[in-house]
Amino acid sequence: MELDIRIKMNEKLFLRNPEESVLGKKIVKNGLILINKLGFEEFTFKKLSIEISTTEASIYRYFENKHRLLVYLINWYWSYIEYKVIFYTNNMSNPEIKLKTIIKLLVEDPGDKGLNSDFISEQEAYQLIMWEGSKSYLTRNVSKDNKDRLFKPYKDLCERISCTIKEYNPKYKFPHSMASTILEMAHSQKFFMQNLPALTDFSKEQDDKKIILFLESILFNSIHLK
Amino acid sequence: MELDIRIKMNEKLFLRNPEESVLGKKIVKNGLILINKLGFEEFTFKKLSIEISTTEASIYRYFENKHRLLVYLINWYWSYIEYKVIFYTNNMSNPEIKLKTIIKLLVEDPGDKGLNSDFISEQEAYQLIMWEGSKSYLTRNVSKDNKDRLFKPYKDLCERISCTIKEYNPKYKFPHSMASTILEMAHSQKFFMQNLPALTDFSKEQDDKKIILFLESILFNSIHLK
DNA sequence: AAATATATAATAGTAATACTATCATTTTGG
DNA sequence: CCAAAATGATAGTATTACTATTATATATTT
Repeated sequence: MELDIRIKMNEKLFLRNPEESVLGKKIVKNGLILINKLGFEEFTFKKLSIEISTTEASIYRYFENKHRLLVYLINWYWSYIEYKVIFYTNNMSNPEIKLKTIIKLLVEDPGDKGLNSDFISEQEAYQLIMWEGSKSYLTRNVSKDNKDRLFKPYKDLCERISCTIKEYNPKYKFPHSMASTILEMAHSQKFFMQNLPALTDFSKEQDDKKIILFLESILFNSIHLK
Repeated sequence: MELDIRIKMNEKLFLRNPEESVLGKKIVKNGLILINKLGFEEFTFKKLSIEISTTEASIYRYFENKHRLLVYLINWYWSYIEYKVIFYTNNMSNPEIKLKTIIKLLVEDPGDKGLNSDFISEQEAYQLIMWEGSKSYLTRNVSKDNKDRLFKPYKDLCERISCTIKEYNPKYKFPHSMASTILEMAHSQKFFMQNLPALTDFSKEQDDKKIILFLESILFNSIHLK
């Protein structure tokens, strides 16, 4: 069985829904790939239009600017991760196991086995979060964008993790900050490992297991009952 | 007594040393202020040149591009923080107190009391780190820039914290990752508190004390002997 | 004080970016 | 098959991110 999971995206993110046309899907799919290839600063709609044999103007009919496209892609990823979290922790009653499952889902590179439909590639999205994730909110428009609910998927995921932490220990004082710390560190420790290894204790080869141990130790040592 | 602390900056950061001329100092000082005002993406050398009544071409004689100026400012800040850490933890023998002092230095907004010479304002630099800090390394040039030692001040500070953690508990397995987590979270939890409070457990008013407690709990619960 | 070196200002110019606008041509949905 | 909608082709603008040239002001040496 092949199931196409469909994520409802915030309408403020686009001018025309890219999921509803071939061109729209091409913009999103190849936009993701090209941002990863060039880096967000070097990425332009002009370059993307050449890549997919369309015109700049056509892309502008879908997205106001490249930052909106970035936020679109990042929101897709976080929504997708939340979906995975729900799927994999479904039926789990033990919050410790739930939390360990979540950490694994955050850290592990989906690689080839990840969702790789004709739309967004999970593996590319994972790279995007690592390299460009924080650029979605590190702008002077954060507050306005936040009011437009552009960060809802990230906040929802944070809330879900936070609730699981509360399940584990209802007395723990900082469940949201702990959740956002785990979320942020899952990707930045990996980025550091690959690019600035002096900031970590992990070797440059894929050392995902150690990152998982590190995050687990931070989490469980902090939220342990006392 | 007024002492002018002088930080030796990496020569690869500039074309002409900005500390050695009136114009150079103006570029750095007002560049910092203008980046904070506009955000790094909206900031241009043209706008800065108007602000300080000089020409774009003159600024380009000091810095190759605006990213180099950003890294210059960020490096100044981290070097300055390391200086403060050395200064304040000097003579301390207890690593627990040392680590608590470091966390305080990282989290607390220097405000008006901070160094505010005719060169770089500590308070402005603090804001810069919060908003633009990660943009120094989130580029496709990380590895090259790292080879040019452009991230040395940050790595040095991380190493120093890491060593103090080792002093506290020589058996702890992740001192560098713990140090970089504390460093990163000191600023991003604050950013979240001020801009995306749903990601934290802190209220929008200045709640520095709680951030400090949170970071201390993460740190000490993890590195506690066992 | 004159000669020289150096820094800055003034100005110009280029290719690329980040858009907006217009109109012709396809594609599609009823 | 017709009308509406989407796309393509083309053009245009202000701004960005630079580089280059020459003139002027400032500092240094002799």
